[in-house]
Amino acid sequence: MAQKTYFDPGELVAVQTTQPLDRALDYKAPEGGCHLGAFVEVPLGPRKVLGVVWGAGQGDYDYAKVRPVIRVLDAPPLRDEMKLFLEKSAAYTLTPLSAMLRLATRAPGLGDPPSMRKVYRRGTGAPDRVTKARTQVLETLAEYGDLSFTLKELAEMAGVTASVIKGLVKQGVVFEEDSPRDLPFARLDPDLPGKVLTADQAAGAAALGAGVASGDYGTTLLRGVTGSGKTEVYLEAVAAAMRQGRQALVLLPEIALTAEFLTRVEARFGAKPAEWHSGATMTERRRIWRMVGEGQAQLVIGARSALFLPFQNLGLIVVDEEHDTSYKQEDGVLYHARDMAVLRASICGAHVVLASATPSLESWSNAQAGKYARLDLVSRFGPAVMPQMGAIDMRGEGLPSDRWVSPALKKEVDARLANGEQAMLFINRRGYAPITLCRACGHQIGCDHCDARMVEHRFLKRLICHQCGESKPMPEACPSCEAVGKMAPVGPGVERLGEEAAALWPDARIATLSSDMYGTARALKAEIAGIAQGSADIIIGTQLVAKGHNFPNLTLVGVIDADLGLTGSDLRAAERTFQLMRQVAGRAGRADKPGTALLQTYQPDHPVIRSILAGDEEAFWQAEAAERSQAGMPPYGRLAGIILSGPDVAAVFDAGNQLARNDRVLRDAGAQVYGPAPAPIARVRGRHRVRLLVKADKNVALQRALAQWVGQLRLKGDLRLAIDIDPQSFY
DNA sequence: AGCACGCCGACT
DNA sequence: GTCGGCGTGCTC
Repeated sequence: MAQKTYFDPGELVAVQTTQPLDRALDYKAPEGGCHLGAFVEVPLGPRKVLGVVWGAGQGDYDYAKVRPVIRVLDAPPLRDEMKLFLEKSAAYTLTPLSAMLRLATRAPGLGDPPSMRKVYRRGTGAPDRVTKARTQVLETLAEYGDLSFTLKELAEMAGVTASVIKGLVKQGVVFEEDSPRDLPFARLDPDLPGKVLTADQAAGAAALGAGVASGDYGTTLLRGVTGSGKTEVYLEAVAAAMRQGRQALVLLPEIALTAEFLTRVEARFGAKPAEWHSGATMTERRRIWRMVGEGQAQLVIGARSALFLPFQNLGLIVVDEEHDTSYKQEDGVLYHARDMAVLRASICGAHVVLASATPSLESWSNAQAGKYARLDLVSRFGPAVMPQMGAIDMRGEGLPSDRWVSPALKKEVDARLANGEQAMLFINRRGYAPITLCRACGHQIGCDHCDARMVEHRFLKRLICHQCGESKPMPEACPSCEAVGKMAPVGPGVERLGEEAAALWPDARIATLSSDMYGTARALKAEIAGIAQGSADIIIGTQLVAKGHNFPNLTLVGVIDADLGLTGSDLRAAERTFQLMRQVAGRAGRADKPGTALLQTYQPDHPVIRSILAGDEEAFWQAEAAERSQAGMPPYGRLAGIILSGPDVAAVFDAGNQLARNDRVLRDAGAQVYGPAPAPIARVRGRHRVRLLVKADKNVALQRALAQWVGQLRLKGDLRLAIDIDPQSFY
């Protein structure tokens, strides 16, 4: 049966509101009827709320109590494919549909009629009396032909006051009209001559263009390092979509809506695209939402939430830097923008381009499996930009447990300083658990019950497994080599490293770059610019230096703790370590001087370290894929996190234990529960957080089992439960 | 989300 | 005796 798309006045319709109700409510269609997908205002208790006509009414509610829809809002209706997208993404992420719909209606003034303003243009006839001011107005209008202006614009251009124009309006010499305030975006021209592409790039652009032109869903993994021109290549896919009259969306990581990128887009297409991000003004948001919905915005550059804009004819989604962790929303609705982009595209027959220099293992394996096409761009500059890589075997350096810079690394830094060059000490720290390891043999303490490494909890003086919650006391002697007093939690702080560097190089100028040390982005930028100019000899940096800054005089990067991420308790640790090491290593020797990157490691034979040293990405992916596949971990198995939170620790743990005990549904479905254990962030704003992990084979209907399982738990008091499908951070 | 209804502590 | 604490439940 075909779905009903129009409802006569008084007919029952099911309205999905943005209120946190877990189902649609029945209303009577308003006077004038309403269409499926119409944005409506409905009464809910004493309030008026926003909703969408989701389908025919269920008719299971006392008819006498059903209230009518107040009005249909003046906005393009929610398209069927958007409805499907919201339903599917809600089902996938186990998020209530209302919350999903709220993401899709995050525009101010949705209920308002399109806002109007008065504009003025030449009317008919001549004024009764000709004055100098009046002549100026008429001459100005004549100069611009048929164009309209606001009162303020016209008065300013003609050099007269507003009252002169109003006087002319009274006589009909100037016409006053209402015109929509939300103006369409400037037309983008896909046929402007772009940059000249290399043969490699042109071939890539042609392949992507053909994918877009096919009008069918498809995903392409576009690999290319900085300088390989991957932006130029995917902008050609954008052009292909435009030529077909379809809309395009380019997603960038959270902070990356850079002026530089927009300049490149403008250079290619001759005008500015729509920019959707958290910092946009209310007016701008409303304009974009409306224009996208009317199909007037050809290209939107946006952060992950732009996925929920009401595109009418979406032909292409580009996810740039697809491996970036900020694509995973970590609070509120937990979704991964990359995965949702693929979902949305598959529903509306659009093409997806996942662009990255260091793709996620998920995307790499999807390409391996043939689900995604793969395009590799060769660097324009060849492999010469990669610095020389080397390892320092920390097992032989005999460092005391409170020191981090090995004698071998010190010697290398000394040599750079003597040459008047810069050196960087890099700590890969944020987001990783401190690992307890033996300083003599490199052994890490693992959990007896699962594969995860254990984490030290200072106040308990015990080691805790963040996967299953198991704990044991910190051993005196290494369980592997039996050396006594060598066990140490690895996790140097930036500050501690700074002190050590100051002691080692008392005469050097040392600058520390850490995101939490600078109040504003501007202060940080100024510091970075200063360092590039040579204001420091030694740079101590965390993750933020890995991205895109160029220090021309930097010739050595020493990675203090290359192991921290490896085989840690975090699932994606190796992957991130690899990506990060590649990026950091890329900092050294970007100018004419050759660079060197040295990794301090206790595991020089680890496959990840070896593939970094060899610069062999395929080898890394193969090794990592084999390891994950063997452990049944994503992307070869499935994971879900359950986070319980509440003000009372005991109550939160009780609920967690109760869930863990009643795991029948999960076991029957073929999934296992681990935990409860303290969540990665064990306390947020006075709320204690406890995490359970659910692991399953890839073919398990995980969402259904989870919903059933969690549904058994009655949440009492201030307890809250959140489900994180495909959690990114594991520890 | 709001808002009402409802059942136990410190007050005019 | 009651004013009000916020726990529980409903909104078509």
